Amino acid sequence: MSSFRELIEQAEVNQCPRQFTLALTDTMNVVSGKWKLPIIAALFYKKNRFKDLLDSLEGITPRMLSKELKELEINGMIERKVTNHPPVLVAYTLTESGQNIITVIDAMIDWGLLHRKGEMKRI
Amino acid sequence: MSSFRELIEQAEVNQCPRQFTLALTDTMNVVSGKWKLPIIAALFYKKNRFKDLLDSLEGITPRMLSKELKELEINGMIERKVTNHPPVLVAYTLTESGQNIITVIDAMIDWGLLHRKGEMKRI
DNA sequence: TGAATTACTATACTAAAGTATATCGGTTAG
DNA sequence: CTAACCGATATACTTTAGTATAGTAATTCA
Repeated sequence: MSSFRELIEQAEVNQCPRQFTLALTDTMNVVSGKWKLPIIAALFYKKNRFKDLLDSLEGITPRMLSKELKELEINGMIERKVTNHPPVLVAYTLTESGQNIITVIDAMIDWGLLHRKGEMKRI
Repeated sequence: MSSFRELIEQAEVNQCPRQFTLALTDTMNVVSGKWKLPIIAALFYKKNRFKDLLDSLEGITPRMLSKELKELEINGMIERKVTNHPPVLVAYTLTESGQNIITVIDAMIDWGLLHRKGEMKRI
């Protein structure tokens, strides 16, 4: 892949194409904010119920969790499933897209680790 | 690589290790906000002077640009070089770490493009 | 000499993001 | 019956992020 990297190596191109900018903005929207990544991570670790998430995510308020889950659902990152046969339970799960975001998270972790090593040397 | 993905596949692990969380936070800090990525992209496209950046980044104020450049410098993403032989000019350039962030940007673009395709089908 | 350019900084403001605290409606266990 | 639990919502607030507008100091160009 490495789409943007390839692009900037072509000397004649001097601006990021619109489709790339849009894709980047989409990604930023689903990861930015204080709670998005923690929530996604918790879902990866199989915390699927509202209460489980509320307990796992130290410091989050129900209002915030509710708001973030709604946003993630609208953005196609998670699915909300209600089991009607009693007891009525709500389960949140990552969609395929939601699971794929791990490629981004991994790239971030890798860069972060590398960057820390680089900074160590300098300081 | 794929560090986090590998991790969550091991059933006994049920929390993201501290070093990964820290690395992720570092990365989030250097890319989040309205102007960080646009500034980094502009630097990739060889806009190196304060004025060039101010003109390329539509809508940014000098105050904001100055603030963001300072933060990026503190975080080891860019270097500020002053050429003293007249005319006195200031040039901002991406450090090695700053250039490596393209791996993250690319992962984000790739995911964004894929996600858009997925959403198309559904809607 | 005086206007323009570069690289900013200062003060004051608005808007967006996040928090605190309380409450609700349905279900279920004792 | 009622106390507790689940999955939230309502209102009010604080904090952080970003904007508007003006101005500064140093140089350079005509």
